[in-house]
Amino acid sequence: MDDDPVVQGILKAISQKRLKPGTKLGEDALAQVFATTRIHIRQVLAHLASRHIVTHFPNRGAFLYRPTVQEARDIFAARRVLETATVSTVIDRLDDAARARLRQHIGRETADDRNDRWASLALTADFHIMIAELAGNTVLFDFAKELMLRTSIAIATFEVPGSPDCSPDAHPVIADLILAGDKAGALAAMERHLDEIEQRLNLGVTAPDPDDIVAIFQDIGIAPAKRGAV
Amino acid sequence: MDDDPVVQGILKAISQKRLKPGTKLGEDALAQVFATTRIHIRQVLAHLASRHIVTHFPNRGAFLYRPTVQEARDIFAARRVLETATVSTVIDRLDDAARARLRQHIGRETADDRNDRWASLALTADFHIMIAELAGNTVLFDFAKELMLRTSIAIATFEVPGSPDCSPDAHPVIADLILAGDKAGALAAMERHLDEIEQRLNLGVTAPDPDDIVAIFQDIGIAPAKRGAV
DNA sequence: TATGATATTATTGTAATCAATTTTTACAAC
DNA sequence: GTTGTAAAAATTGATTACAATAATATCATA
Repeated sequence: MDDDPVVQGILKAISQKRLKPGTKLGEDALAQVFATTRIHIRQVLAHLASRHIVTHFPNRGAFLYRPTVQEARDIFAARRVLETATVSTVIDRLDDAARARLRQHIGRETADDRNDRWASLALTADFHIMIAELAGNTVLFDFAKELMLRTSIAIATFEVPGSPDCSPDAHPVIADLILAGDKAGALAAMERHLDEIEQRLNLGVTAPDPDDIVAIFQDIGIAPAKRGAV
Repeated sequence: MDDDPVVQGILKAISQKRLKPGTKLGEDALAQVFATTRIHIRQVLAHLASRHIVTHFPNRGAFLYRPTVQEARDIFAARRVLETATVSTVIDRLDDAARARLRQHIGRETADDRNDRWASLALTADFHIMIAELAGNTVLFDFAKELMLRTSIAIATFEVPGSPDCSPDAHPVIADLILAGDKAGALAAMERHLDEIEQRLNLGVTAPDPDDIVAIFQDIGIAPAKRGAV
């Protein structure tokens, strides 16, 4: 199911932040876009709902998940837990193949001209997924993939427009510390990196515009998610 | 979907180890057992497959997940990562309500007469889930629930018959250390506890009976999962 | 103009039916 | 007694049509 082209397409659109949280994913519309049947789409949406990528409202349809502020914080807290563990494990079991993959990825990141914003976004997410993969634990790997997706949605929900996702040298620094076997340094760098990403989001309890009832209720945990991108 | 009575029933049967790994979960059979329609069962099985509780083989049906030795180890490694993190968080944010819930649960565990093996099994799993809940992170809470389920399946797959799941005083000891605010002690106790559970399983590469071709291929990672409990 | 009720449209959910695949059973051959 | 083949039965998967619900549009009314 995870290798289904429709699932891949939707996940790709999410990680590239082309789909906005709250967007309705209509069955007929998706069936037409991907040239498939409504049943197929229905199965895909059920799968995405099981993975908290999509929220299903009875008789209303599926909407791209919209995290609350608290859930966004929880996602980052979970990432700190998991990714420090995977970084630590990667350093412990570093071999030539792992070193090569790390260097290769950093090479691609630095060579990225950042003109193609979509490709750049996918590339930065791949760094974290690769580290989880190198840790060699399939369970943590699955969790990491899910967390990266939910992070993309959280960023799309709470980012302040115009700011980049993270500083361009964060990944090379972490990779170098891993390659050097500096566990304490790598862990600290990873935590700083995640903190930085989280702090660029607008997760503060800034008093919303008194006229913006959507933002007001959203702060209480009530998401609209009616139709369209809201 | 998680609160669906059929899902609840299947998950309960798994955590009580009444369902053996590899068991076929036929659509018609389940529909009859739960007095519902095949469509409903089909949705439930798809959901369980998304959560790695069940494995779906095309045109063959759904079978209760059977982890390999490596995956079982990965599950326990993931639990060490997550549960040490949640224990640490629980100690940091311990309040009266949390203390009361901890004490209440330990009270129920010690009062348990262990005559009802099924209830006892559910109770021990609840301890770990409760700790994840007290940590107050919904993401980690969801992961913890999934890991507990997969642990139940792993135990059912690899336990040596007759041995208890864990020593009866492990949970009270951990709870006392948490209540005392002894973070280092609680973390160490939790790790010991998880190690103990894992080591009671037969995850070693003991040379299988040369005639038991099922065990032989299972060691290589090829699970039979044909039909029935194998 | 804004609000409320009603009818229409569109979308999701469910049931029934049919096709495809697999598993079982039966039987023949070595 | 085991192996191989073929037919039969059972189970899963897909298509279709229909029912239920929600969203939209229309119209009346204050």
